[in-house]
Amino acid sequence: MLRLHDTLSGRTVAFEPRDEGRVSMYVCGPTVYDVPHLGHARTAVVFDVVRRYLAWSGFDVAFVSNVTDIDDNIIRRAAKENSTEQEVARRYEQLYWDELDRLGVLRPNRSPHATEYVDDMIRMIDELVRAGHAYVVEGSGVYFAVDSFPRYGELSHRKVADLLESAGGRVEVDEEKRSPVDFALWKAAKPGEPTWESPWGTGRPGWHIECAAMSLDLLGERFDIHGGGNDLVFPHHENERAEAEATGRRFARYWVHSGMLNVGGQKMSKSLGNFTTLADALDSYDPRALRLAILQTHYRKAVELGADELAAAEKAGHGLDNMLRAAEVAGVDHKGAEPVDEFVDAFRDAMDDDFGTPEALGAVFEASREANKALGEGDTQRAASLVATVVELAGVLGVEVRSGLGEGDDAIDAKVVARNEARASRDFARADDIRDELAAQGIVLEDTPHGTVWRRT
RNA sequence: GGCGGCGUAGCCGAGUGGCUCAGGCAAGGGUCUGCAAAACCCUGGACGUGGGUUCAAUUCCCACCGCCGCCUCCA
Repeated sequence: MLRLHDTLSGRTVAFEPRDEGRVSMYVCGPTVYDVPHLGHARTAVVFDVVRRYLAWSGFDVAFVSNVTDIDDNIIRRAAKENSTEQEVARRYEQLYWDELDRLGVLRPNRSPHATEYVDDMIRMIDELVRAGHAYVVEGSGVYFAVDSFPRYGELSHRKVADLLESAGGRVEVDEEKRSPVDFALWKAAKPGEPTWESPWGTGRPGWHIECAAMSLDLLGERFDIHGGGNDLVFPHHENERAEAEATGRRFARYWVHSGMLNVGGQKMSKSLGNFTTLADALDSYDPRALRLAILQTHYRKAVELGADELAAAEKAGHGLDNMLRAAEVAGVDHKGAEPVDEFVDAFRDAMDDDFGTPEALGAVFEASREANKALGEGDTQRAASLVATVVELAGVLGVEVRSGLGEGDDAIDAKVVARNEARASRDFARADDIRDELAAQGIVLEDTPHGTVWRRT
């Protein structure tokens, strides 16, 4: 039985899907105005694993993740690059998907764009205005009236009074808004900005309304899980929820938020400018290392992902590869072998407890060690089951274990034969020369009980 | 100021009122190997500080110190 931490209730609760056997989840995606960084990777990997685990657990998962393709940052960027908003958004969105692909993050079933949903948003805003939850300020836009929605603040556990108190100094006081905590549903057109027609004049939608419109359209009321980085809890998700529920619709049932990625103890973010781009990280490390490094920390906690952590995770991942290679070399066929319950159960228990990936990974590594042991003892049957366990469970976490066993290269094979002839005649100097020569080409030899094999570093 | 979180061995990082216990990386010692590679075995060292509750606290309570997040665009 899966339990997960729900931001709204502030508790870890039993998960019961809206529709038996099916899970609907919506995860807030990026605003595409700059290159993706490591922080995006964390959120993407976390929810990718949630999705994979739910699917592995037998649920039919509908996974929707949006792309915000119109907002202030994109407009600013387009102006700076002397380009168009569409062009900026298109370019950075492509980069985003490309790099998530490299990370092994499964593509969403649907990835709606804000600009495709303007009509829906307008309808929703119109409903809010009619219901008295929103008001029009001529020449400025349409605003959500926070005081019309008493449950405002429930999700982020804030009191409107407290917000008002801090709002004075922090939120730009807009004379046109009735209250500093009110927020824009529709922004009136400014010169040079992309605009859409609306009952309130030309303009563009505010940010939060897009997710409310898209999630409800694609997943329906009371969809199961709404996710995102925990920096979105307030105001984004609070506002989304207010908008959706003020129309009388029932919104998300469980709210799941992932922690931030820190660098030097501080949150990695665009605005702080302290980010490592995803591309750089992926060029420097095995993408699986990023995944492992991310999953070795519980998803709700801040994680520090520096060079040391990534290097350590990379080695850990290669350890799994080494195990699989040893199994293949020994002729162990894990395909079709039954995973070992002991480890599968431990894995499931860990994951069922609010996606405890660090502990789940522990089970994977232990199974890997046991597999190596079984291989060493020549117990191929047990080895096959253990290898199957590792491959299966790592797979649930999105980590593909690869043996890396080199084959089908005549030139290398010839050298291996030559080296083994030298070894047989105890000409170790020559044997080592050959090995060094291959090493210089990035080929590592391993002399196993089943013969000499090679792999690329 | 309001709300929330964190502080665990060299590093990252789980977890628990008492049981040999995470796990990964690193270090030292061993086994295997001609030497390596890979693997396995063993070892060291932990729970921010001060109180309290308890037969027993790293785990519960209080205080303190330190760090971080949200309160503004942000994954």
